[in-house]
Amino acid sequence: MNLKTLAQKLGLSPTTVSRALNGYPEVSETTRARVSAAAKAANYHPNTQAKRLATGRAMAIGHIIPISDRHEIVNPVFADFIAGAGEVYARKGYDMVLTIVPDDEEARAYGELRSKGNVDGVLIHAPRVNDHRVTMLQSLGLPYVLHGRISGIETSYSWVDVNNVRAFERATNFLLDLGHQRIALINGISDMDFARRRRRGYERALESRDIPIDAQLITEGEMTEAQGHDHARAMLALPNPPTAFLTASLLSAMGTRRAVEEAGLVMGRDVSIVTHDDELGYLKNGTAQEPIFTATRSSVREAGRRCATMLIAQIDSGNRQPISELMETVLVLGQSTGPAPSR
Amino acid sequence: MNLKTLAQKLGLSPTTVSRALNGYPEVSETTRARVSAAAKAANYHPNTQAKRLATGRAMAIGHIIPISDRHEIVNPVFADFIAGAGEVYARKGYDMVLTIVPDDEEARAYGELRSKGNVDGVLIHAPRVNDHRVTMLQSLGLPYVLHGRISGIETSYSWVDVNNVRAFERATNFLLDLGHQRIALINGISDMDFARRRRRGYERALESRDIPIDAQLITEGEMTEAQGHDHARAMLALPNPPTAFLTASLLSAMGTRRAVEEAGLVMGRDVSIVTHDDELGYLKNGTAQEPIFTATRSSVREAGRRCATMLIAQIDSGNRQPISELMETVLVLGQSTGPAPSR
DNA sequence: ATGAAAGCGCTAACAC
DNA sequence: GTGTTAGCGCTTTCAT
Repeated sequence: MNLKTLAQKLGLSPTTVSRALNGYPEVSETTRARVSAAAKAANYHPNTQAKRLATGRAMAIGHIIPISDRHEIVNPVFADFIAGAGEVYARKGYDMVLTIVPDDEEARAYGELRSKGNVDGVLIHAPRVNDHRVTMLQSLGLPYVLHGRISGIETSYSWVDVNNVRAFERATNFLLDLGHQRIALINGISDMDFARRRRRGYERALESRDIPIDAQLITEGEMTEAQGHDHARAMLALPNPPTAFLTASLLSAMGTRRAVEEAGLVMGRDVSIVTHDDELGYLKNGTAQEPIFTATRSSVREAGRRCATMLIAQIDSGNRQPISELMETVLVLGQSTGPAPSR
Repeated sequence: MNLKTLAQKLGLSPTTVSRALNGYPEVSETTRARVSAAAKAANYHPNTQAKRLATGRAMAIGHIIPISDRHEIVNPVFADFIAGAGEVYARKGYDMVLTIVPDDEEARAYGELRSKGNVDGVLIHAPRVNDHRVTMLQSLGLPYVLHGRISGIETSYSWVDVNNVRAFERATNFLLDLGHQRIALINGISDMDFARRRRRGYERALESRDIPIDAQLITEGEMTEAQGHDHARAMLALPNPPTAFLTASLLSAMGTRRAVEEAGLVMGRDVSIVTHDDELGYLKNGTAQEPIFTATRSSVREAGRRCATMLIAQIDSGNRQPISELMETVLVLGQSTGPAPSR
């Protein structure tokens, strides 16, 4: 079923039918009703490719996932982001196009997506310090929104980000309030912009209480269980070991807890762990034996929604002025539920 | 830059240029060389939408992700699958279109994807027992390949699956060989087809050694850390507790280990854990203190590749005969590396 | 070996 | 309010 045959069925011109279906005002309400009824009855859906060609709009948003360093696609956080963005796309009639490329071909991928007209814009993930992708996109004239920020860049650009500085500052303060003086930070890869910001929040909290920053208590790396374990073990072997850990991910926190237990220490008595992830009900804090967590994942999903909404708005309006939005993380510290939640 | 202007530049007709670029034999090699050089120089890429409209092929594969039950998109396994499929798409010039839909709208989503012509076929994930999606797709006439199988279905259909029965049979036998008699299975949701097959493998191994199946030692649920913990704790409190656990996922295994340790038992002395996931170097077995794991994740990626390849072959050939492929899991049991690997 | 012309299914000027 | 016409950028007969 296509527009032409539907129009013939109705004894109308394709134009009128198109106008009726697309909500143009100049069509009479009786006709519109008749048309939409017939369309529904015939299960008519306009051909996407024809529409795209005629309008010059792909009605699709690209997500380019570089694959050689596995830390992006594997990250469950990424899945939540995608889910949030996907919600918005579905509502707005956009397709989400995922492109998996080897790390070194990312630039070419953007260029092709652009010149082939596959997408109207792209969403960029996991920016690194001094990330070059934004300038590339700007010179291509391809609309984009960045999930995160880029510290070492001068021009303004469009982004949505969570307030990582504040989140980690608050988490650190929480541990400080519990009386901890030796707080370790098990961070993500330092080349990632968010890791840098998290560290800044951690340091800011310590500085505001005049606690010296000890480089031995700060590590970084892929946020895996093994990383959490190895780094925590090393730090626990120091002459003056930490009494609390702040980790950047769920898996790191699990590994950290394992190291704590292997060292014969008792979670919630000898050592506290706070991490930047939800789903973490079972990690107990240092004094109250209460679950402690910060809900990144629901925030990430919301970030996905906002990035998508912002990008579509830019595309629809033709506006190329950079816009941005800073979100506060949904942060739950020392929640006083009884037993650790099982979900 | 479009075909017409490129043709004008070359003093050729659009037809010839198109033929040259698309490898048609009737164009002279000199012309072809000239054309491709000019195309490269002008950074010409044919407009995707126009091509799609003209050829009637979307050059895109759809992945529909139902979202209300969170266990699909969140699953890191899913990300690996996507990565594998994405590799193939990139090579073949296909786009990957991800559609996130509320659970109850999945049927409608397929229908629309079909009638709007957005995709040439779809990949289906995580089939449940008596899954209705395959029959729906068959009646729609939309090419598909299923990742997994459907136990309660009579018609034949296209699928790629890992041999879950054998994987769990082998894992169970491994524990039996270590001398365990009370082996617990912490399984995924029983409605999932793969969970049912895994259970079958587990039971088959026990039966072949005349060990009675104890329903108290089999549980199922979302494969989270909390699930692993709660279920293992309950089983360890039994009058006759298990000495080994077979779990269906990394997170469940972590939770299980936590329950073991909370019960004051020693991993690798009192209790063994084997799980169906790689990245598990730190889980020690019952006797040899060696890392034990089965490498699902690399297999999943390979499954993504094979599903994509198979679907594209079906689409290209116009063949609607169901085809299928059973993969053996890359399974590593009792690997004798020294310390637990840190990746 | 190359070109002219039609057409894919839709939208959007421009009439009426 | 509705219809006519001309594209969008490509592929594909059909001529030559």
